[in-house]
Amino acid sequence: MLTIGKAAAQARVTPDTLRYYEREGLIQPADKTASGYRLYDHEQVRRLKFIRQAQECGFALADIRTLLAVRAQPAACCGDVRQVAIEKKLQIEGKIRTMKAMSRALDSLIADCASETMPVGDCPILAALDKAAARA
Amino acid sequence: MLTIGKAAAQARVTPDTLRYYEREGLIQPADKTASGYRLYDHEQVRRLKFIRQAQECGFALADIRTLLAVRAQPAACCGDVRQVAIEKKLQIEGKIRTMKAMSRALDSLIADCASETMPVGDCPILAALDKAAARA
DNA sequence: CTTGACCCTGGAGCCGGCTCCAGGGTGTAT
DNA sequence: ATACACCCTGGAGCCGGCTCCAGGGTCAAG
Repeated sequence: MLTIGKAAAQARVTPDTLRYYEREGLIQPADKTASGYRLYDHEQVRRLKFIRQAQECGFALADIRTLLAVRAQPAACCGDVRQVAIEKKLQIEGKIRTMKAMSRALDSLIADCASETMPVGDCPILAALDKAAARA
Repeated sequence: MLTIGKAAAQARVTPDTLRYYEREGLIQPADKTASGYRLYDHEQVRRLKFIRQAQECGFALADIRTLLAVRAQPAACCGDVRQVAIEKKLQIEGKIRTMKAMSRALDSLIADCASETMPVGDCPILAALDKAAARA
């Protein structure tokens, strides 16, 4: 059994973060000592790593709570999990599209602005932002 | 001269947002009435639209403050502005890479999970998250 | 038996960009 | 004259995911 510091270190998290996850209902310590120290076993550490991994896949903590709840329900089917993943993927793709549009907008701004010495009054970036703003 | 509501409407923001920009030092009303009403002219509305446009290009309000400050400085050169744009583009590209990695991770999770009826105990998505977590 | 590293709780603060509120005053149309 | 839309200030609240703090208690090594 690991105290919070060791368990957190296993998943590369701080004890504060782990306590935060507990407040958020994502994980419970396996046990507590008489003096109130949280104790975690291998199973909890795996759960914690699962949480971190899911975060890296773009799931928010609320999504992960759903995933964990579905997992705990024997009657749930794989399709339920799949649905969560598909929704998340759609969200991420939308964000990527937005960011690509921003990136393209920046590209054309940067491309226009060739001269290092041109005074700022003639800067095509600022002019472009102004013009685009005027259109909007 | 426009009161705050009209000026905000021109740039599709709320009066609250416009007052917020003022607090953040991005824009000042052109004038005030004796009773304290903010008044904006065409120039301020353009500035406001510039701010919105720059936001859509991915600039944070702090960046925009820089851009506006550079613009106001007659000695500044176009290259200064360009530098801000290039840094922002690099940031955005980094974020896009991260999101694409998340999207790919989700793809392989979703692809593995073909069966609608498979019990959650055998769900490859959960298994994959678990396995990846175990590796990490 | 003391030192120092760890743990506890509860609550506050941080980031960015708003958004909303209360409790007033003002401006205009009928 | 009165109704109603608008404006003001100052401050609080929201989102998500932590992060840090004070003011304690606990535990293991030397």
